[in-house]
Amino acid sequence: MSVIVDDELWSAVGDPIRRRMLDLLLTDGGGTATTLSERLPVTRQAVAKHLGVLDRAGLVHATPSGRERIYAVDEAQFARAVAQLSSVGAAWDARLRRIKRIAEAIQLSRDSRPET
Amino acid sequence: MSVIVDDELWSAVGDPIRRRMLDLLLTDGGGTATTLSERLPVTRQAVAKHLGVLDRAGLVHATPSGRERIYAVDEAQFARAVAQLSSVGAAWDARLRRIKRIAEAIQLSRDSRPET
DNA sequence: CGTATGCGCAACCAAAGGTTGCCTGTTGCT
DNA sequence: AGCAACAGGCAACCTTTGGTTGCGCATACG
Repeated sequence: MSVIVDDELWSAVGDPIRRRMLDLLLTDGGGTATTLSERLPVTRQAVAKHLGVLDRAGLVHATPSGRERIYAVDEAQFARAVAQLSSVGAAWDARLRRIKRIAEAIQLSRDSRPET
Repeated sequence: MSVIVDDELWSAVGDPIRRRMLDLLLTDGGGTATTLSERLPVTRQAVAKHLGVLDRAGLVHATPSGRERIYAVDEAQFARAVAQLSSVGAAWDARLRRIKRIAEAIQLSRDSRPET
Protein backbone atom coordinates (compact mmCIF):
# COMPACT_ATOMS: atom_id res chain seq x y z
CA MET A 1 0.00 0.00 0.00
CA SER A 2 3.02 2.25 0.40
CA VAL A 3 3.25 4.80 -2.40
CA ILE A 4 6.40 4.78 -4.49
CA VAL A 5 7.77 8.30 -4.44
CA ASP A 6 10.71 9.91 -6.19
CA ASP A 7 12.83 11.13 -3.30
CA GLU A 8 14.59 13.74 -5.39
CA LEU A 9 11.29 15.23 -6.47
CA TRP A 10 10.04 15.22 -2.93
CA SER A 11 13.12 16.77 -1.36
CA ALA A 12 13.14 19.41 -4.11
CA VAL A 13 9.66 20.39 -3.03
CA GLY A 14 10.41 19.87 0.66
CA ASP A 15 12.44 23.06 1.03
CA PRO A 16 10.36 26.14 1.92
CA ILE A 17 12.49 28.48 -0.22
CA ARG A 18 12.13 26.20 -3.22
CA ARG A 19 8.38 26.03 -2.69
CA ARG A 20 8.19 29.83 -2.75
CA MET A 21 10.42 29.89 -5.83
CA LEU A 22 8.07 27.54 -7.64
CA ASP A 23 5.21 29.75 -6.53
CA LEU A 24 6.90 32.85 -7.93
CA LEU A 25 7.88 31.15 -11.18
CA LEU A 26 4.33 29.92 -11.64
CA THR A 27 2.67 33.29 -10.99
CA ASP A 28 5.17 35.29 -13.03
CA GLY A 29 5.59 32.68 -15.72
CA GLY A 30 9.38 32.75 -15.37
CA GLY A 31 12.30 34.58 -13.83
CA THR A 32 16.05 34.78 -13.30
CA ALA A 33 18.10 34.12 -10.19
CA THR A 34 18.42 37.87 -9.70
CA THR A 35 14.74 38.74 -10.05
CA LEU A 36 13.74 35.85 -7.78
CA SER A 37 16.27 36.80 -5.10
CA GLU A 38 14.78 40.29 -4.93
CA ARG A 39 11.57 38.75 -3.63
CA LEU A 40 13.14 36.13 -1.37
CA PRO A 41 14.97 36.41 1.96
CA VAL A 42 18.18 34.89 0.54
CA THR A 43 20.96 36.02 -1.76
CA ARG A 44 21.14 35.53 -5.50
CA GLN A 45 23.71 32.77 -5.12
CA ALA A 46 21.50 30.81 -2.77
CA VAL A 47 18.68 31.15 -5.27
CA ALA A 48 21.02 30.01 -8.04
CA LYS A 49 21.85 26.86 -6.07
CA HIS A 50 18.17 26.15 -5.48
CA LEU A 51 17.52 26.64 -9.17
CA GLY A 52 20.23 24.06 -9.81
CA VAL A 53 18.46 21.59 -7.51
CA LEU A 54 15.11 22.21 -9.16
CA ASP A 55 16.73 21.91 -12.58
CA ARG A 56 18.33 18.55 -11.72
CA ALA A 57 14.97 17.36 -10.44
CA GLY A 58 13.53 18.41 -13.80
CA LEU A 59 11.02 20.78 -12.21
CA VAL A 60 12.37 23.84 -14.02
CA HIS A 61 14.45 24.52 -17.10
CA ALA A 62 16.47 27.56 -18.17
CA THR A 63 16.52 29.34 -21.50
CA PRO A 64 19.57 31.57 -21.95
CA SER A 65 18.77 34.98 -23.36
CA GLY A 66 21.74 37.26 -23.75
CA ARG A 67 23.43 37.59 -20.41
CA GLU A 68 20.35 36.32 -18.58
CA ARG A 69 19.16 32.82 -17.81
CA ILE A 70 15.39 32.75 -17.64
CA TYR A 71 13.96 29.86 -15.65
CA ALA A 72 10.45 28.52 -16.02
CA VAL A 73 8.54 25.65 -14.47
CA ASP A 74 8.40 22.42 -16.43
CA GLU A 75 4.68 21.87 -16.30
CA ALA A 76 4.68 18.13 -17.04
CA GLN A 77 7.25 17.30 -14.36
CA PHE A 78 5.64 19.70 -11.92
CA ALA A 79 2.29 18.01 -12.48
CA ARG A 80 4.00 14.69 -11.65
CA ALA A 81 5.26 16.15 -8.37
CA VAL A 82 1.82 17.44 -7.46
CA ALA A 83 0.35 14.04 -8.25
CA GLN A 84 2.85 12.33 -5.95
CA LEU A 85 2.11 14.81 -3.22
CA SER A 86 -1.59 14.15 -3.36
CA SER A 87 -1.16 10.39 -3.65
CA VAL A 88 0.93 10.29 -0.47
CA GLY A 89 -1.62 12.51 1.19
CA ALA A 90 -4.43 10.23 0.09
CA ALA A 91 -2.60 7.10 1.28
CA TRP A 92 -1.98 8.60 4.72
CA ASP A 93 -5.50 9.87 4.93
CA ALA A 94 -6.85 6.39 4.17
CA ARG A 95 -4.54 4.86 6.76
CA LEU A 96 -5.68 7.36 9.38
CA ARG A 97 -9.29 6.54 8.71
CA ARG A 98 -8.63 2.78 8.93
CA ILE A 99 -6.87 3.24 12.27
CA LYS A 100 -9.71 5.31 13.60
CA ARG A 101 -12.15 2.56 12.59
CA ILE A 102 -10.07 -0.09 14.37
CA ALA A 103 -9.79 2.08 17.46
CA GLU A 104 -13.55 2.40 17.57
CA ALA A 105 -13.94 -1.38 17.18
CA ILE A 106 -11.63 -1.98 20.15
CA GLN A 107 -13.57 0.54 22.16
CA LEU A 108 -16.78 -1.32 21.40
CA SER A 109 -15.43 -4.76 22.37
CA ARG A 110 -14.08 -3.27 25.57
CA ASP A 111 -17.46 -1.82 26.47
CA SER A 112 -19.16 -5.16 26.01
CA ARG A 113 -16.73 -6.90 28.35
CA PRO A 114 -17.17 -7.03 32.17
CA GLU A 115 -14.95 -4.85 34.42
CA THR A 116 -11.37 -6.04 35.08
CA MET B 1 -3.77 32.67 -2.77
CA SER B 2 -0.58 31.24 -1.39
CA VAL B 3 -1.26 28.61 1.26
CA ILE B 4 0.09 29.26 4.74
CA VAL B 5 2.13 26.21 5.74
CA ASP B 6 3.91 25.28 8.92
CA ASP B 7 7.51 24.88 7.76
CA GLU B 8 8.42 22.64 10.68
CA LEU B 9 5.62 20.26 9.81
CA TRP B 10 6.71 20.23 6.18
CA SER B 11 10.36 19.63 6.82
CA ALA B 12 9.47 16.90 9.30
CA VAL B 13 7.54 15.17 6.55
CA GLY B 14 10.04 16.15 3.86
CA ASP B 15 12.67 13.64 4.92
CA PRO B 16 12.26 10.22 3.25
CA ILE B 17 13.38 8.32 6.36
CA ARG B 18 10.86 10.18 8.49
CA ARG B 19 8.12 9.44 5.97
CA ARG B 20 8.92 5.72 6.21
CA MET B 21 9.00 5.96 9.99
CA LEU B 22 5.54 7.48 10.05
CA ASP B 23 4.42 4.73 7.71
CA LEU B 24 5.80 2.06 10.03
CA LEU B 25 4.38 3.66 13.14
CA LEU B 26 0.99 3.92 11.50
CA THR B 27 0.88 0.31 10.28
CA ASP B 28 2.26 -1.15 13.50
CA GLY B 29 0.44 1.24 15.78
CA GLY B 30 3.68 2.15 17.56
CA GLY B 31 7.34 1.26 17.99
CA THR B 32 10.68 2.05 19.63
CA ALA B 33 13.84 3.47 18.11
CA THR B 34 15.32 -0.02 18.13
CA THR B 35 12.42 -1.83 16.48
CA LEU B 36 12.12 0.91 13.85
CA SER B 37 15.83 0.85 13.06
CA GLU B 38 15.63 -2.88 12.32
CA ARG B 39 13.40 -2.07 9.38
CA LEU B 40 15.21 1.03 8.20
CA PRO B 41 18.55 1.50 6.43
CA VAL B 42 19.94 3.65 9.25
CA THR B 43 21.21 3.08 12.78
CA ARG B 44 19.20 3.27 15.98
CA GLN B 45 20.77 6.60 16.86
CA ALA B 46 19.77 8.14 13.55
CA VAL B 47 16.22 6.88 14.14
CA ALA B 48 16.29 8.35 17.64
CA LYS B 49 17.23 11.76 16.22
CA HIS B 50 14.43 11.56 13.69
CA LEU B 51 12.01 10.61 16.45
CA GLY B 52 13.18 13.73 18.27
CA VAL B 53 12.37 15.86 15.23
CA LEU B 54 8.95 14.27 14.80
CA ASP B 55 8.30 14.70 18.52
CA ARG B 56 9.19 18.40 18.45
CA ALA B 57 6.91 18.80 15.44
CA GLY B 58 4.20 17.15 17.52
CA LEU B 59 3.67 14.37 15.00
CA VAL B 60 4.54 11.59 17.45
CA HIS B 61 4.69 11.21 21.21
CA ALA B 62 6.48 8.69 23.42
CA THR B 63 5.19 6.70 26.36
CA PRO B 64 7.95 5.29 28.57
CA SER B 65 7.39 1.69 29.53
CA GLY B 66 10.13 0.18 31.64
CA ARG B 67 13.39 0.51 29.78
CA GLU B 68 11.60 1.17 26.50
CA ARG B 69 10.16 4.32 24.98
CA ILE B 70 7.25 3.46 22.75
CA TYR B 71 6.46 6.05 20.11
CA ALA B 72 3.11 6.42 18.40
CA VAL B 73 1.70 8.84 15.86
CA ASP B 74 -0.30 11.76 17.20
CA GLU B 75 -3.34 11.39 14.99
CA ALA B 76 -4.69 14.91 15.34
CA GLN B 77 -1.40 16.59 14.45
CA PHE B 78 -0.73 14.08 11.72
CA ALA B 79 -4.14 14.81 10.23
CA ARG B 80 -3.19 18.49 10.24
CA ALA B 81 -0.01 17.69 8.29
CA VAL B 82 -1.93 15.64 5.76
CA ALA B 83 -4.40 18.49 5.35
CA GLN B 84 -1.60 20.98 4.67
CA LEU B 85 -0.07 18.59 2.18
CA SER B 86 -3.25 18.27 0.22
CA SER B 87 -4.04 21.98 0.39
CA VAL B 88 -0.66 22.85 -1.14
CA GLY B 89 -1.22 20.18 -3.74
CA ALA B 90 -4.65 21.58 -4.52
CA ALA B 91 -3.33 25.15 -4.77
CA TRP B 92 -0.59 24.12 -7.19
CA ASP B 93 -2.97 22.03 -9.19
CA ALA B 94 -5.34 24.97 -9.55
CA ARG B 95 -2.48 27.22 -10.61
CA LEU B 96 -1.32 24.71 -13.19
CA ARG B 97 -4.80 24.51 -14.66
CA ARG B 98 -5.10 28.29 -14.82
CA ILE B 99 -1.77 28.54 -16.63
CA LYS B 100 -2.81 25.88 -19.08
CA ARG B 101 -6.01 27.79 -19.78
CA ILE B 102 -4.08 31.01 -20.44
CA ALA B 103 -1.64 29.19 -22.69
CA GLU B 104 -4.55 27.89 -24.75
CA ALA B 105 -6.03 31.38 -24.97
CA ILE B 106 -2.74 32.75 -26.31
CA GLN B 107 -2.57 29.91 -28.78
CA LEU B 108 -6.06 30.75 -30.01
CA SER B 109 -5.36 34.46 -30.43
CA ARG B 110 -2.18 33.60 -32.31
CA ASP B 111 -4.07 31.30 -34.67
CA SER B 112 -6.59 33.99 -35.48
CA ARG B 113 -3.84 36.48 -36.35
CA PRO B 114 -2.22 36.70 -39.83
CA GLU B 115 1.32 35.36 -40.31
CA THR B 116 4.20 37.54 -39.12
C1' DC C 1 34.31 52.23 -25.69
C1' DG C 2 33.80 52.05 -21.02
C1' DT C 3 30.66 51.20 -17.33
C1' DA C 4 27.00 48.87 -15.30
C1' DT C 5 24.77 44.44 -14.72
C1' DG C 6 23.88 39.43 -14.63
C1' DC C 7 26.00 35.19 -13.76
C1' DG C 8 29.24 31.48 -12.40
C1' DC C 9 33.00 29.90 -9.42
C1' DA C 10 35.55 29.32 -5.08
C1' DA C 11 36.22 29.67 -0.20
C1' DC C 12 34.17 29.52 3.82
C1' DC C 13 30.50 28.78 7.71
C1' DA C 14 26.50 26.63 10.22
C1' DA C 15 23.00 23.25 10.59
C1' DA C 16 21.23 18.60 9.63
C1' DG C 17 21.68 13.66 8.92
C1' DG C 18 24.54 9.83 9.88
C1' DT C 19 28.06 6.96 12.17
C1' DT C 20 30.82 4.82 16.14
C1' DG C 21 31.92 4.40 20.98
C1' DC C 22 30.70 4.59 25.66
C1' DC C 23 27.78 4.84 29.79
C1' DT C 24 23.42 4.23 32.43
C1' DG C 25 19.38 1.89 33.80
C1' DT C 26 15.87 -1.97 33.44
C1' DT C 27 14.95 -6.54 32.75
C1' DG C 28 15.11 -11.24 33.38
C1' DC C 29 17.42 -15.54 34.22
C1' DT C 30 20.01 -18.58 37.43
C1' DA D 1 20.46 -11.66 45.22
C1' DG D 2 23.42 -11.11 41.41
C1' DC D 3 24.87 -10.76 36.88
C1' DA D 4 24.47 -10.85 31.79
C1' DA D 5 21.79 -8.87 28.21
C1' DC D 6 19.46 -5.25 26.22
C1' DA D 7 17.22 -0.48 25.38
C1' DG D 8 18.32 4.03 25.34
C1' DG D 9 20.85 8.57 25.98
C1' DC D 10 25.21 11.32 25.27
C1' DA D 11 29.33 12.85 22.99
C1' DA D 12 32.63 13.18 19.27
C1' DC D 13 33.18 13.17 14.67
C1' DC D 14 32.21 13.18 9.40
C1' DT D 15 29.56 14.59 5.22
C1' DT D 16 26.02 16.98 2.88
C1' DT D 17 23.24 20.95 2.28
C1' DG D 18 21.76 25.71 2.59
C1' DG D 19 23.75 30.08 3.15
C1' DT D 20 27.12 33.88 2.85
C1' DT D 21 30.95 36.96 0.78
C1' DG D 22 34.27 38.00 -2.72
C1' DC D 23 35.84 37.80 -7.28
C1' DG D 24 36.16 37.40 -12.30
C1' DC D 25 33.99 37.19 -16.81
C1' DA D 26 30.79 38.25 -20.37
C1' DT D 27 27.09 40.87 -22.27
C1' DA D 28 24.29 44.89 -22.73
C1' DC D 29 23.87 49.78 -23.12
C1' DG D 30 24.75 55.01 -22.74
